[in-house]
Amino acid sequence: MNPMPQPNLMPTPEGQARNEEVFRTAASLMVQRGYAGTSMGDLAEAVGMTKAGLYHHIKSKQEMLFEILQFAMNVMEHEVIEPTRGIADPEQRLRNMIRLHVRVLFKHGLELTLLFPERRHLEPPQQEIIWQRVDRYQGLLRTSMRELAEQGKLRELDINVAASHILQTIAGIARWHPQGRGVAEALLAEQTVNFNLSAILKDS
Amino acid sequence: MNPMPQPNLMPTPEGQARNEEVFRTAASLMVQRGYAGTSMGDLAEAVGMTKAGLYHHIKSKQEMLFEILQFAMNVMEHEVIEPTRGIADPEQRLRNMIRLHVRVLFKHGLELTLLFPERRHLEPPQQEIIWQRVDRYQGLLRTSMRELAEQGKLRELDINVAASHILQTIAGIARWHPQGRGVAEALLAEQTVNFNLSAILKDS
DNA sequence: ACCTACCTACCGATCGTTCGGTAACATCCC
DNA sequence: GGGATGTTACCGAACGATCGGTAGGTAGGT
Repeated sequence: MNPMPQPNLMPTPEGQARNEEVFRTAASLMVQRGYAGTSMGDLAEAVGMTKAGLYHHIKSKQEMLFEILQFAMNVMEHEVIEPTRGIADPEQRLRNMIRLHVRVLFKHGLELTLLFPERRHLEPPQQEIIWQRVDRYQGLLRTSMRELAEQGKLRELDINVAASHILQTIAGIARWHPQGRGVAEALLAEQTVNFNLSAILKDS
Repeated sequence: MNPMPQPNLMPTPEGQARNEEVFRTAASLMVQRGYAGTSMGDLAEAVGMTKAGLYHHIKSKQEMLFEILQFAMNVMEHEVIEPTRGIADPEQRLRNMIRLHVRVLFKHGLELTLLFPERRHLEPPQQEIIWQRVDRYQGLLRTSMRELAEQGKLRELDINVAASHILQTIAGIARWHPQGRGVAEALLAEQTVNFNLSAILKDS
Protein backbone atom coordinates (compact mmCIF):
# COMPACT_ATOMS: atom_id res chain seq x y z
CA MET A 1 0.00 0.00 0.00
CA ASN A 2 1.44 3.31 -1.03
CA PRO A 3 1.37 5.17 2.27
CA MET A 4 1.22 8.64 0.71
CA PRO A 5 0.23 8.42 -2.92
CA GLN A 6 0.40 11.72 -4.72
CA PRO A 7 -2.31 12.95 -6.99
CA ASN A 8 -1.24 12.97 -10.60
CA LEU A 9 1.02 15.87 -11.13
CA MET A 10 0.04 16.55 -14.72
CA PRO A 11 -3.46 15.38 -15.52
CA THR A 12 -4.57 15.82 -19.08
CA PRO A 13 -7.76 17.83 -19.72
CA GLU A 14 -9.53 14.56 -20.52
CA GLY A 15 -8.15 13.01 -17.38
CA GLN A 16 -9.30 15.99 -15.32
CA ALA A 17 -12.79 15.71 -16.80
CA ARG A 18 -12.91 12.00 -16.02
CA ASN A 19 -11.75 12.69 -12.47
CA GLU A 20 -14.59 15.13 -11.95
CA GLU A 21 -17.03 12.67 -13.46
CA VAL A 22 -15.89 10.00 -11.00
CA PHE A 23 -16.55 12.28 -8.03
CA ARG A 24 -19.89 13.58 -9.34
CA THR A 25 -21.14 10.09 -10.10
CA ALA A 26 -19.94 8.84 -6.73
CA ALA A 27 -21.83 11.62 -4.96
CA SER A 28 -24.98 10.89 -6.93
CA LEU A 29 -24.89 7.15 -6.25
CA MET A 30 -24.16 7.63 -2.56
CA VAL A 31 -27.11 9.98 -2.19
CA GLN A 32 -29.34 7.29 -3.68
CA ARG A 33 -27.90 4.21 -2.01
CA GLY A 34 -25.83 5.43 0.90
CA TYR A 35 -22.07 5.19 1.29
CA ALA A 36 -21.99 1.54 2.39
CA GLY A 37 -24.73 0.64 -0.07
CA THR A 38 -22.63 1.87 -2.98
CA SER A 39 -19.80 -0.43 -3.97
CA MET A 40 -16.70 0.53 -5.91
CA GLY A 41 -17.93 -1.93 -8.49
CA ASP A 42 -21.18 0.07 -8.78
CA LEU A 43 -19.24 3.29 -9.24
CA ALA A 44 -16.84 1.76 -11.75
CA GLU A 45 -19.75 0.46 -13.81
CA ALA A 46 -21.53 3.82 -13.65
CA VAL A 47 -18.53 5.75 -14.99
CA GLY A 48 -17.52 3.03 -17.45
CA MET A 49 -14.18 1.83 -16.12
CA THR A 50 -12.88 -0.97 -13.93
CA LYS A 51 -12.43 -0.79 -10.16
CA ALA A 52 -8.69 -0.64 -10.66
CA GLY A 53 -9.17 2.27 -13.01
CA LEU A 54 -10.95 4.18 -10.26
CA TYR A 55 -7.87 3.97 -8.10
CA HIS A 56 -6.03 6.06 -10.59
CA HIS A 57 -8.42 8.88 -9.70
CA ILE A 58 -8.97 8.32 -6.00
CA LYS A 59 -6.85 7.29 -3.05
CA SER A 60 -9.53 5.27 -1.25
CA LYS A 61 -13.30 5.06 -0.94
CA GLN A 62 -13.23 6.82 2.39
CA GLU A 63 -10.92 9.56 1.12
CA MET A 64 -13.25 10.04 -1.82
CA LEU A 65 -16.20 10.62 0.51
CA PHE A 66 -14.13 13.11 2.49
CA GLU A 67 -13.24 15.00 -0.68
CA ILE A 68 -16.87 15.04 -1.80
CA LEU A 69 -17.98 16.51 1.52
CA GLN A 70 -15.12 19.01 1.44
CA PHE A 71 -16.06 20.07 -2.07
CA ALA A 72 -19.67 20.45 -1.02
CA MET A 73 -18.61 22.66 1.87
CA ASN A 74 -16.40 24.67 -0.48
CA VAL A 75 -19.40 25.30 -2.69
CA MET A 76 -21.54 26.20 0.30
CA GLU A 77 -18.95 28.67 1.52
CA HIS A 78 -18.30 30.24 -1.86
CA GLU A 79 -21.85 30.31 -3.14
CA VAL A 80 -23.91 30.78 0.01
CA ILE A 81 -21.94 32.03 2.98
CA GLU A 82 -19.60 34.51 1.30
CA PRO A 83 -22.30 36.18 -0.82
CA THR A 84 -24.57 36.63 2.18
CA ARG A 85 -22.23 37.31 5.09
CA GLY A 86 -21.97 40.97 4.13
CA ILE A 87 -25.73 41.64 3.98
CA ALA A 88 -26.44 44.02 6.87
CA ASP A 89 -30.14 43.28 7.28
CA PRO A 90 -30.45 39.93 9.06
CA GLU A 91 -33.81 39.15 7.50
CA GLN A 92 -32.48 39.70 3.99
CA ARG A 93 -29.36 37.75 4.90
CA LEU A 94 -31.44 34.75 5.98
CA ARG A 95 -33.70 34.94 2.94
CA ASN A 96 -30.69 34.97 0.65
CA MET A 97 -28.88 32.19 2.51
CA ILE A 98 -31.85 29.87 2.14
CA ARG A 99 -32.53 30.87 -1.47
CA LEU A 100 -28.89 30.41 -2.47
CA HIS A 101 -28.63 27.13 -0.55
CA VAL A 102 -31.58 25.70 -2.49
CA ARG A 103 -30.05 26.90 -5.75
CA VAL A 104 -26.75 25.23 -4.91
CA LEU A 105 -28.62 21.96 -4.43
CA PHE A 106 -30.08 22.19 -7.90
CA LYS A 107 -27.00 23.58 -9.59
CA HIS A 108 -24.50 21.05 -8.30
CA GLY A 109 -26.70 18.10 -7.48
CA LEU A 110 -24.95 18.30 -4.16
CA GLU A 111 -27.41 17.01 -1.67
CA LEU A 112 -25.04 17.94 1.08
CA THR A 113 -27.42 17.27 3.91
CA LEU A 114 -28.36 13.92 2.43
CA LEU A 115 -24.68 12.98 2.40
CA PHE A 116 -23.99 14.61 5.73
CA PRO A 117 -24.94 11.56 7.83
CA GLU A 118 -22.46 9.54 5.77
CA ARG A 119 -19.80 11.54 7.58
CA ARG A 120 -19.96 8.72 10.15
CA HIS A 121 -17.95 6.57 7.74
CA LEU A 122 -14.98 8.93 7.94
CA GLU A 123 -12.14 8.78 10.44
CA PRO A 124 -12.76 10.97 13.52
CA PRO A 125 -10.34 13.76 12.52
CA GLN A 126 -12.03 14.01 9.12
CA GLN A 127 -15.47 13.93 10.76
CA GLU A 128 -14.40 16.80 12.98
CA ILE A 129 -13.26 18.89 10.01
CA ILE A 130 -16.58 18.45 8.24
CA TRP A 131 -18.55 19.05 11.43
CA GLN A 132 -16.76 22.33 12.08
CA ARG A 133 -17.47 23.57 8.58
CA VAL A 134 -21.14 22.65 8.83
CA ASP A 135 -21.36 24.28 12.21
CA ARG A 136 -19.97 27.53 10.79
CA TYR A 137 -22.89 27.61 8.40
CA GLN A 138 -25.31 26.96 11.23
CA GLY A 139 -23.55 29.67 13.21
CA LEU A 140 -24.42 32.22 10.57
CA LEU A 141 -28.05 31.11 10.77
CA ARG A 142 -28.03 31.47 14.56
CA THR A 143 -26.22 34.82 14.47
CA SER A 144 -28.77 36.17 12.01
CA MET A 145 -31.65 35.02 14.20
CA ARG A 146 -30.04 36.62 17.26
CA GLU A 147 -29.84 39.92 15.41
CA LEU A 148 -33.52 39.58 14.50
CA ALA A 149 -34.30 38.93 18.16
CA GLU A 150 -32.39 42.09 19.12
CA GLN A 151 -34.52 44.02 16.64
CA GLY A 152 -37.64 42.58 18.29
CA LYS A 153 -38.58 40.77 15.09
CA LEU A 154 -38.05 37.16 16.12
CA ARG A 155 -40.84 35.04 17.52
CA GLU A 156 -40.42 33.41 20.89
CA LEU A 157 -38.41 30.37 19.94
CA ASP A 158 -35.30 28.32 20.63
CA ILE A 159 -32.74 29.46 18.08
CA ASN A 160 -30.87 26.14 18.02
CA VAL A 161 -34.05 24.21 17.33
CA ALA A 162 -35.11 26.69 14.66
CA ALA A 163 -31.69 26.49 12.97
CA SER A 164 -31.96 22.72 12.72
CA HIS A 165 -35.52 22.99 11.40
CA ILE A 166 -34.41 25.40 8.69
CA LEU A 167 -31.62 23.09 7.58
CA GLN A 168 -33.97 20.12 7.55
CA THR A 169 -36.47 21.79 5.26
CA ILE A 170 -33.63 22.43 2.81
CA ALA A 171 -32.34 18.88 3.15
CA GLY A 172 -35.84 17.63 2.45
CA ILE A 173 -35.89 19.28 -0.92
CA ALA A 174 -33.34 16.88 -2.30
CA ARG A 175 -35.30 13.93 -0.97
CA TRP A 176 -38.87 14.91 -1.72
CA HIS A 177 -38.42 17.00 -4.81
CA PRO A 178 -35.66 15.59 -6.99
CA GLN A 179 -34.85 17.53 -10.09
CA GLY A 180 -37.42 17.24 -12.82
CA ARG A 181 -40.20 16.06 -10.54
CA GLY A 182 -42.88 18.62 -11.14
CA VAL A 183 -42.00 21.58 -8.92
CA ALA A 184 -39.93 24.36 -10.43
CA GLU A 185 -36.67 25.17 -8.76
CA ALA A 186 -37.48 28.84 -8.31
CA LEU A 187 -40.86 28.06 -6.78
CA LEU A 188 -39.30 25.55 -4.43
CA ALA A 189 -36.68 28.06 -3.34
CA GLU A 190 -39.24 30.77 -2.63
CA GLN A 191 -41.63 28.35 -0.91
CA THR A 192 -38.77 27.27 1.33
CA VAL A 193 -37.67 30.82 2.06
CA ASN A 194 -41.22 31.87 2.90
CA PHE A 195 -41.95 28.78 4.96
CA ASN A 196 -38.93 29.35 7.13
CA LEU A 197 -39.15 33.10 7.48
CA SER A 198 -42.86 32.87 8.33
CA ALA A 199 -41.93 30.33 10.97
CA ILE A 200 -39.44 32.59 12.73
CA LEU A 201 -40.61 36.20 12.18
CA LYS A 202 -43.30 37.93 14.21
CA ASP A 203 -44.94 40.09 11.54
CA SER A 204 -45.03 38.04 8.42
CA MET B 1 -33.43 -23.14 1.90
CA ASN B 2 -36.78 -23.33 3.61
CA PRO B 3 -38.95 -21.46 1.12
CA MET B 4 -41.56 -20.41 3.65
CA PRO B 5 -40.07 -20.62 7.11
CA GLN B 6 -42.64 -20.21 9.82
CA PRO B 7 -42.12 -18.06 12.83
CA ASN B 8 -41.92 -20.15 15.95
CA LEU B 9 -45.36 -21.25 16.86
CA MET B 10 -44.86 -21.19 20.59
CA PRO B 11 -42.17 -18.76 21.69
CA THR B 12 -41.39 -18.69 25.38
CA PRO B 13 -41.74 -15.38 27.22
CA GLU B 14 -37.96 -15.14 27.34
CA GLY B 15 -37.75 -15.94 23.65
CA GLN B 16 -40.36 -13.29 22.86
CA ALA B 17 -38.40 -10.72 24.87
CA ARG B 18 -35.20 -11.63 23.06
CA ASN B 19 -36.98 -11.34 19.72
CA GLU B 20 -38.14 -7.84 20.54
CA GLU B 21 -34.65 -6.93 21.71
CA VAL B 22 -33.21 -8.09 18.38
CA PHE B 23 -35.56 -5.84 16.44
CA ARG B 24 -35.12 -2.82 18.75
CA THR B 25 -31.36 -3.12 18.66
CA ALA B 26 -31.37 -3.56 14.90
CA ALA B 27 -33.44 -0.39 14.46
CA SER B 28 -31.13 1.57 16.71
CA LEU B 29 -27.96 0.42 14.96
CA MET B 30 -29.40 1.04 11.52
CA VAL B 31 -30.37 4.58 12.43
CA GLN B 32 -26.77 5.21 13.47
CA ARG B 33 -24.93 3.38 10.72
CA GLY B 34 -27.42 2.78 7.95
CA TYR B 35 -28.80 -0.54 6.76
CA ALA B 36 -25.81 -1.51 4.64
CA GLY B 37 -23.39 -0.11 7.21
CA THR B 38 -24.78 -2.42 9.88
CA SER B 39 -23.67 -6.04 9.54
CA MET B 40 -25.38 -9.07 11.02
CA GLY B 41 -22.19 -9.52 12.97
CA ASP B 42 -22.64 -6.04 14.45
CA LEU B 43 -26.20 -6.84 15.44
CA ALA B 44 -25.30 -10.27 16.85
CA GLU B 45 -22.58 -8.72 18.98
CA ALA B 46 -24.89 -5.98 20.20
CA VAL B 47 -27.57 -8.41 21.39
CA GLY B 48 -25.06 -10.99 22.67
CA MET B 49 -25.60 -13.94 20.38
CA THR B 50 -24.04 -15.37 17.22
CA LYS B 51 -25.07 -14.54 13.67
CA ALA B 52 -26.62 -17.97 13.37
CA GLY B 53 -28.61 -17.28 16.52
CA LEU B 54 -30.16 -14.22 14.93
CA TYR B 55 -31.66 -16.38 12.23
CA HIS B 56 -33.76 -18.08 14.81
CA HIS B 57 -35.51 -14.73 15.33
CA ILE B 58 -35.52 -13.31 11.81
CA LYS B 59 -36.06 -14.66 8.32
CA SER B 60 -33.51 -12.39 6.60
CA LYS B 61 -31.84 -9.03 7.03
CA GLN B 62 -34.09 -7.47 4.42
CA GLU B 63 -37.23 -8.95 5.95
CA MET B 64 -36.12 -7.63 9.32
CA LEU B 65 -35.89 -4.09 7.90
CA PHE B 66 -39.34 -4.46 6.38
CA GLU B 67 -40.80 -5.57 9.72
CA ILE B 68 -39.12 -2.66 11.50
CA LEU B 69 -40.62 -0.16 9.07
CA GLN B 70 -44.01 -1.86 9.29
CA PHE B 71 -43.87 -1.69 13.06
CA ALA B 72 -42.94 1.99 12.92
CA MET B 73 -45.90 2.66 10.64
CA ASN B 74 -48.14 0.70 13.00
CA VAL B 75 -47.06 2.96 15.82
CA MET B 76 -47.57 6.07 13.69
CA GLU B 77 -51.07 4.98 12.76
CA HIS B 78 -52.09 3.96 16.26
CA GLU B 79 -50.46 6.80 18.17
CA VAL B 80 -50.63 9.71 15.74
CA ILE B 81 -53.12 9.25 12.94
CA GLU B 82 -55.97 7.55 14.77
CA PRO B 83 -55.97 9.93 17.78
CA THR B 84 -56.01 12.99 15.52
CA ARG B 85 -58.11 11.99 12.53
CA GLY B 86 -61.31 12.78 14.41
CA ILE B 87 -60.33 16.32 15.47
CA ALA B 88 -62.70 18.61 13.59
CA ASP B 89 -60.61 21.79 13.71
CA PRO B 90 -57.82 21.40 11.12
CA GLU B 91 -55.45 23.67 13.02
CA GLN B 92 -55.83 21.67 16.22
CA ARG B 93 -55.55 18.48 14.21
CA LEU B 94 -52.22 19.58 12.73
CA ARG B 95 -50.89 20.78 16.07
CA ASN B 96 -51.72 17.45 17.65
CA MET B 97 -50.34 15.41 14.75
CA ILE B 98 -46.98 17.13 15.00
CA ARG B 99 -46.90 17.02 18.79
CA LEU B 100 -47.78 13.33 18.92
CA HIS B 101 -45.34 12.52 16.14
CA VAL B 102 -42.48 14.08 18.10
CA ARG B 103 -43.56 12.19 21.21
CA VAL B 104 -43.60 8.90 19.31
CA LEU B 105 -40.01 9.57 18.28
CA PHE B 106 -38.92 9.94 21.87
CA LYS B 107 -41.12 7.18 23.27
CA HIS B 108 -40.15 4.45 20.85
CA GLY B 109 -36.78 5.59 19.68
CA LEU B 110 -38.32 5.12 16.28
CA GLU B 111 -36.60 7.57 14.05
CA LEU B 112 -38.93 6.57 11.28
CA THR B 113 -37.89 9.27 8.89
CA LEU B 114 -34.24 8.50 9.51
CA LEU B 115 -34.90 4.88 8.56
CA PHE B 116 -37.28 5.79 5.78
CA PRO B 117 -34.57 6.21 3.11
CA GLU B 118 -33.37 2.70 3.94
CA ARG B 119 -36.60 1.55 2.29
CA ARG B 120 -34.53 1.49 -0.91
CA HIS B 121 -32.95 -1.76 0.32
CA LEU B 122 -36.30 -3.55 0.22
CA GLU B 123 -37.81 -5.38 -2.74
CA PRO B 124 -40.11 -3.15 -4.86
CA PRO B 125 -43.40 -4.65 -3.56
CA GLN B 126 -42.29 -4.06 0.01
CA GLN B 127 -41.12 -0.55 -0.86
CA GLU B 128 -44.53 0.16 -2.30
CA ILE B 129 -46.30 -1.02 0.85
CA ILE B 130 -44.21 1.27 3.05
CA TRP B 131 -44.54 4.18 0.62
CA GLN B 132 -48.32 3.91 0.61
CA ARG B 133 -48.47 3.94 4.38
CA VAL B 134 -46.20 6.96 4.62
CA ASP B 135 -48.20 8.72 1.94
CA ARG B 136 -51.40 8.20 3.95
CA TYR B 137 -49.80 10.15 6.77
CA GLN B 138 -48.79 12.90 4.39
CA GLY B 139 -52.30 12.86 2.98
CA LEU B 140 -53.71 13.79 6.36
CA LEU B 141 -51.28 16.68 6.53
CA ARG B 142 -52.33 17.87 3.08
CA THR B 143 -56.04 17.42 3.80
CA SER B 144 -55.73 19.46 6.97
CA MET B 145 -53.94 22.24 5.13
CA ARG B 146 -56.59 22.26 2.41
CA GLU B 147 -59.26 22.71 5.06
CA LEU B 148 -57.28 25.61 6.52
CA ALA B 149 -57.06 27.13 3.05
CA GLU B 150 -60.84 26.82 2.69
CA GLN B 151 -61.21 28.70 5.97
CA GLY B 152 -58.95 31.44 4.61
CA LYS B 153 -56.35 30.71 7.28
CA LEU B 154 -53.56 29.28 5.14
CA ARG B 155 -50.77 31.41 3.73
CA GLU B 156 -50.13 31.44 0.02
CA LEU B 157 -48.08 28.28 -0.33
CA ASP B 158 -47.67 25.00 -2.14
CA ILE B 159 -49.26 22.39 0.08
CA ASN B 160 -47.05 19.52 -1.16
CA VAL B 161 -43.90 21.50 -0.47
CA ALA B 162 -45.17 22.54 2.95
CA ALA B 163 -46.09 18.93 3.83
CA SER B 164 -42.57 17.77 3.05
CA HIS B 165 -41.09 20.66 5.02
CA ILE B 166 -43.17 19.74 8.05
CA LEU B 167 -42.05 16.12 7.90
CA GLN B 168 -38.44 17.18 7.51
CA THR B 169 -38.46 19.33 10.63
CA ILE B 170 -39.72 16.32 12.57
CA ALA B 171 -37.15 14.03 10.97
CA GLY B 172 -34.47 16.48 11.94
CA ILE B 173 -35.28 16.15 15.59
CA ALA B 174 -33.93 12.64 15.71
CA ARG B 175 -30.75 13.73 13.98
CA TRP B 176 -29.99 17.02 15.66
CA HIS B 177 -31.47 16.44 19.07
CA PRO B 178 -30.92 12.88 20.19
CA GLN B 179 -32.38 11.97 23.51
CA GLY B 180 -30.58 13.41 26.45
CA ARG B 181 -28.80 16.11 24.48
CA GLY B 182 -29.87 19.21 26.28
CA VAL B 183 -33.30 20.10 24.90
CA ALA B 184 -36.31 18.81 26.75
CA GLU B 185 -38.73 16.65 24.80
CA ALA B 186 -41.76 18.81 25.61
CA LEU B 187 -39.94 21.99 24.59
CA LEU B 188 -38.81 20.39 21.36
CA ALA B 189 -42.33 19.24 20.56
CA GLU B 190 -43.83 22.68 21.15
CA GLN B 191 -41.02 24.45 19.29
CA THR B 192 -41.64 22.16 16.34
CA VAL B 193 -45.41 22.64 16.46
CA ASN B 194 -45.05 26.41 16.65
CA PHE B 195 -42.38 26.59 13.97
CA ASN B 196 -44.55 24.71 11.51
CA LEU B 197 -47.87 26.34 12.30
CA SER B 198 -46.28 29.80 12.15
CA ALA B 199 -44.90 28.85 8.77
CA ILE B 200 -48.27 27.92 7.28
CA LEU B 201 -50.89 30.08 9.05
CA LYS B 202 -51.72 33.68 8.13
CA ASP B 203 -52.43 35.13 11.57
CA SER B 204 -49.96 33.60 13.95
C1' DA C 1 12.05 7.37 -22.52
C1' DC C 2 8.49 8.68 -19.77
C1' DC C 3 3.91 9.69 -18.43
C1' DT C 4 -1.20 9.21 -18.18
C1' DA C 5 -5.18 6.49 -18.00
C1' DC C 6 -6.56 2.80 -17.90
C1' DC C 7 -6.77 -2.95 -17.70
C1' DT C 8 -6.64 -8.11 -15.98
C1' DA C 9 -5.99 -10.90 -12.38
C1' DC C 10 -5.84 -11.49 -7.93
C1' DC C 11 -5.66 -10.73 -2.74
C1' DG C 12 -7.36 -11.03 2.20
C1' DA C 13 -11.37 -9.87 4.51
C1' DT C 14 -16.16 -9.59 5.30
C1' DC C 15 -20.76 -10.25 3.95
C1' DG C 16 -25.59 -12.73 4.59
C1' DT C 17 -27.06 -17.07 5.25
C1' DT C 18 -27.33 -22.14 6.08
C1' DC C 19 -26.09 -26.76 7.91
C1' DG C 20 -25.73 -29.84 11.38
C1' DG C 21 -25.49 -29.80 15.86
C1' DT C 22 -26.27 -29.13 21.34
C1' DA C 23 -28.35 -27.83 25.93
C1' DA C 24 -32.20 -27.20 28.42
C1' DC C 25 -36.77 -27.87 29.14
C1' DA C 26 -41.53 -29.86 28.71
C1' DT C 27 -44.49 -33.66 27.88
C1' DC C 28 -45.83 -38.33 27.67
C1' DC C 29 -45.70 -43.09 28.77
C1' DC C 30 -44.16 -47.08 31.32
C1' DG D 1 -38.85 -41.86 38.83
C1' DG D 2 -36.89 -42.32 34.59
C1' DG D 3 -36.52 -42.88 29.69
C1' DA D 4 -38.15 -41.42 25.13
C1' DT D 5 -39.57 -37.82 22.30
C1' DG D 6 -40.16 -33.19 20.74
C1' DT D 7 -39.46 -28.21 20.94
C1' DT D 8 -37.07 -23.83 21.71
C1' DA D 9 -33.07 -21.08 21.57
C1' DC D 10 -29.19 -20.97 20.58
C1' DC D 11 -23.85 -22.39 18.61
C1' DG D 12 -19.52 -23.46 15.54
C1' DA D 13 -18.29 -24.08 11.13
C1' DA D 14 -18.78 -23.30 6.64
C1' DC D 15 -20.60 -21.63 2.17
C1' DG D 16 -20.79 -18.71 -2.14
C1' DA D 17 -20.62 -14.07 -3.07
C1' DT D 18 -18.94 -9.56 -2.73
C1' DC D 19 -16.12 -6.18 -0.67
C1' DG D 20 -12.05 -2.54 -1.04
C1' DG D 21 -7.89 -2.52 -2.79
C1' DT D 22 -3.17 -3.78 -5.21
C1' DA D 23 0.45 -5.73 -8.48
C1' DG D 24 1.93 -5.85 -12.70
C1' DG D 25 0.89 -4.73 -16.97
C1' DT D 26 -0.53 -2.18 -21.70
C1' DA D 27 -1.89 1.44 -25.21
C1' DG D 28 -1.45 5.78 -26.54
C1' DG D 29 0.44 10.32 -26.32
C1' DT D 30 4.26 13.62 -25.73
